[in-house]
Amino acid sequence: MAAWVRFVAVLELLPGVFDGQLRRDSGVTHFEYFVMAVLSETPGRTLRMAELAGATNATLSRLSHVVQRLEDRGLVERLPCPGDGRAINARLTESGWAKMEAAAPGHVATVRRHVIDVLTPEQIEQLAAISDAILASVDLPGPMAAGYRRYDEPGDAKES
Amino acid sequence: MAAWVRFVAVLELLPGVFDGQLRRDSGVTHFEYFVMAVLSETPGRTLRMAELAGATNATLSRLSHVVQRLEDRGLVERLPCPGDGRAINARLTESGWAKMEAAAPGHVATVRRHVIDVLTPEQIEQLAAISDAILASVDLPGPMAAGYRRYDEPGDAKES
DNA sequence: CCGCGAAAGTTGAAGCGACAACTTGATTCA
DNA sequence: TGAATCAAGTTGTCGCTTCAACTTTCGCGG
Repeated sequence: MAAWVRFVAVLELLPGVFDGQLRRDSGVTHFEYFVMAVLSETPGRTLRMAELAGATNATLSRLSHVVQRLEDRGLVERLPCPGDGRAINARLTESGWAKMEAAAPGHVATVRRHVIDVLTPEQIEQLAAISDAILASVDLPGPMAAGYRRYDEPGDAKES
Repeated sequence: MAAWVRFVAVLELLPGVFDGQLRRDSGVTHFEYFVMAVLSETPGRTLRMAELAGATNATLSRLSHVVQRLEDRGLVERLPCPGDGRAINARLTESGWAKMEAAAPGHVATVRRHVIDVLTPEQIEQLAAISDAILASVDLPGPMAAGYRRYDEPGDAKES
């Protein structure tokens, strides 16, 4: 119970820390940063919207809005996907790549300062295991779904 | 690094899970629930806005809006604080108490299902320690030391 | 006792996310 | 083949959060 209260505080405060730092220093949301980060790590810096949504744990609606804003700022571009007329490829532009290179150091430093550096190596491994366990119960379609899939959950009835 | 990606996914997904469950089942946001929960655990079910903000890790502005909405729905009430003309006491109403009693079981069940029950007792302790470490680095620039004060408060801290 | 700065809240505008409705392109199957 | 169905995205609206003023009150020094 005490653990829960503190964990809730973390859930409440950490996103604001990252969001604030990125917005002040680079004019980007944490989620925008994450979207561009995923694109930048992809061969061709291009991904279909649906896959990008899966990789960033977002709904298509949310991603659509975000990509719209990023496109207005010239950080990504939308290309029709050859072979499937309804799919759209999102691609990180050169400008977007430059934005990432400018924003990454500050963000990484913030992550280190508030998470990595305050934990021991054992705690980091523990955090990974804990996150895995939680994700398994929450994350029905997940990030890195390949090789990560569980066949079924016991008694997990997610009501509508 | 792999730990970080998974932890980010947790930070991204868990709030939505709790928020969705509470909104569907009880018509309350997770933060509204948390605000009322803190009030319900306070002697007199009453707290000054600033202290409530500290206990819920929120800004005064955010809390003001939320309490406004809760007051419109009759779940809390605002009382001028005797002794300090600028302070406001937020108090959980009977209706708000009833709402909490109705909402709590479902929320607790959700928390258990997605967090408590998927972790071992050791992991829960680890999570508490990890949360503590992260909070310590996040609270430094902020007035949020109250997260710990919530449970060792002897009676009413109205005058200092 | 007066003025000044800080504390406690409030307010309004702007931005982001959730949700539902909608459009359009692919699939399936009778 | 053609109609029903599903998948991929988009759009619009609404509610919540943030940010920057703003108001009022308290405390303090002159």
